[in-house]
Amino acid sequence: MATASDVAKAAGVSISTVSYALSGKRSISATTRDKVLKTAEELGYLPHASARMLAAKRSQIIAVTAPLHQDTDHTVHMQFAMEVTKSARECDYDTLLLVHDDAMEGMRRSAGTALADGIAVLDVDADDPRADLARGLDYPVVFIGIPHDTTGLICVDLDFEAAAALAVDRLADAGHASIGLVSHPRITMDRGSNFPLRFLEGFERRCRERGIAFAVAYPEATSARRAINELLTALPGMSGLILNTGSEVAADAVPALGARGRSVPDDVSVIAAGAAYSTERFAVPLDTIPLDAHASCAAAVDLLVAAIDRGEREPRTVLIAPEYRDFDSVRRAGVAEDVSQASA
Amino acid sequence: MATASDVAKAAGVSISTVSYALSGKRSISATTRDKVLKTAEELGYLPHASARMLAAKRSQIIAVTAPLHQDTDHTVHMQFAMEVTKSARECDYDTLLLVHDDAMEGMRRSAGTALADGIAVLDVDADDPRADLARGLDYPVVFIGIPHDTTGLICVDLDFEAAAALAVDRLADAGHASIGLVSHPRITMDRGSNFPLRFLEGFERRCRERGIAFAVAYPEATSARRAINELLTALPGMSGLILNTGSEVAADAVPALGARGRSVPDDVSVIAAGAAYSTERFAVPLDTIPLDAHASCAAAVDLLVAAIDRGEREPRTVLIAPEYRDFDSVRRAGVAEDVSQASA
DNA sequence: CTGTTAGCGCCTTCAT
DNA sequence: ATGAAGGCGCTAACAG
Repeated sequence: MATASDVAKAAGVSISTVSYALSGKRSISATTRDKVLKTAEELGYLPHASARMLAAKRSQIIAVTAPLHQDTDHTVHMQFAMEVTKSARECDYDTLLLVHDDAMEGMRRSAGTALADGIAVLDVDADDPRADLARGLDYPVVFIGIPHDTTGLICVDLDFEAAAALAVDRLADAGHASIGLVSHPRITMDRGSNFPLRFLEGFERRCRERGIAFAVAYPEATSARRAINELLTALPGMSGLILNTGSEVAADAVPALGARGRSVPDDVSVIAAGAAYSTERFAVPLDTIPLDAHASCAAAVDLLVAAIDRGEREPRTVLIAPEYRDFDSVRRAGVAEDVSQASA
Repeated sequence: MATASDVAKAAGVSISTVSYALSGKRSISATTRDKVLKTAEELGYLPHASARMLAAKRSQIIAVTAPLHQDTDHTVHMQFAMEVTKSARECDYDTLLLVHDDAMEGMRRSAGTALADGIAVLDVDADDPRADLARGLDYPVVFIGIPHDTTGLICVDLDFEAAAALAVDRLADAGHASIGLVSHPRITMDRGSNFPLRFLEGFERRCRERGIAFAVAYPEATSARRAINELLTALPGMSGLILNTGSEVAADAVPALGARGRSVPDDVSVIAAGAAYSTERFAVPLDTIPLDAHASCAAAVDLLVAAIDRGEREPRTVLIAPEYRDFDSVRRAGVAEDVSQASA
């Protein structure tokens, strides 16, 4: 490959002029800059990444640690990894994938060898060991997700508590006084995956605040049947349902309600909250409070790049405000009851 | 961070002795090696990645290009990306994720800047533009998947034709003379995604060779219902079914057959072939010819590393022989008929 | 077996 | 506005 000195020779300038002409880090006469740019183009010159890294003391690489648990939703996972990558590219960074087997080792290595300039941490557990590591690293790390102890960390995530409250409010405002929540599988909860916990807390708190009768069920991996049955047992009059689940369980909720003689939205109003998928093509589209991978990852990468490039490392937690997307799966409680009484 | 010269000073040796003691690239007396290793340990020395890359003319990085199509099965995708990463780590390589938006640009950049030492290409279409790029790059590239024109390329994949033939043989050997195939959604086929095509060809050829009546259906994204109905219309006597589909469609196949009054395996023998998922926890576990991400990726990484480290760049296509996993979802045709007659 | 030294290709300060 | 030159930290000949 052509080097900067090749370009310099061919263009009849010095090697530093080539460097500056391409980086624009100091003023260069239009004439010589054009000449340099043109010959660089002709020679197909591209700066050697390692040489640039070494001289600039920056690798322009962000490491991504994305553990794969048995219950990991790969769809969501992949979305986040790709969104981090996309956002990183927009800031002129590449992303390096760390294997989860030795996430800690990978993080230490990235930092210790300056392989990467910073790390994005995905799929954060409440009691995530990567949090302590990050605290001891003196190295830019951003968490996409919120561990229990955020001391000293930079974290970004959807505000799941607010999302839960928003969902409850929508249903309560529509007159629903008995609301069920389908949360995540037990295995996920037991692991201490944090966002389901935060959603759950937000849900319970807001229900209490508004005097709503509520119940919670934990589905199996891909079926909502048993969870729905449990909710209907606990709340026979349940007229509102919030799904904080993966897409498969969410898609199964309407049929599961149907199997118990409830139709959506006439008998039960349903909201999918913290959903990384679209419900538009469901048999019955559901009102959604999206988990926007792009928003979270773009914000996270911005923070990480700020920490790397501008040394902005003040710990902080950025909660992304939830949005509501209406697909008409929530009806007024009174109306719904009239309809069901009429048909009864 | 501590540098090699820090270690050299502290250990009272020369800098090259440090380098050699750590790389083992030339013999060193046990005494001095131990001394070097110990002080390196004490100082927490880790070689600076960029410096090492520059001097060694090798980045120890493999780029991975993994396009995300609308119909991409993220589960499979993620599996492959992670398996490449794991295998790469075992060869002391890291993996860089290329965004699919500008896959070509990313490949050119990886090669042109020596950011990566080679590229692994995932999710290969029959007419994949990355193939032509690779041919023109003079740079180690390995395809995990097989484009139509493999001239000049190194490719690795499950032998989907053989897998199809194996599935047909199993059913034919068990006396089934009428076999249906649920292939991939039309959108996937239209894109020219190659492995479904190869599977389809293998299926049709072997059916013809063995004089089997056959039919093919293309399912929707997540439901097998319509596809199953189409097959039963085309082949009213269908007693064998091959599923070359994603996990959701596969899981839906048994219920879909049930809805048409067929039970598995009594009325219909079923095989999931080219399956990247496990059927063990299906209501009815299915005989499986696995699509083993680990096997494909490990082989691919080995080839890529051989190309990088040892210059072994002869084009070739490695087809991984299919294996058969028996879960008792295939019964003898005669037996099955007796049972269904008895219950009729 | 070990030390000395010349780069790797680029960035950037110091001169001019 | 441009050029010259000194590293960045490591590897790998080249000398002993």
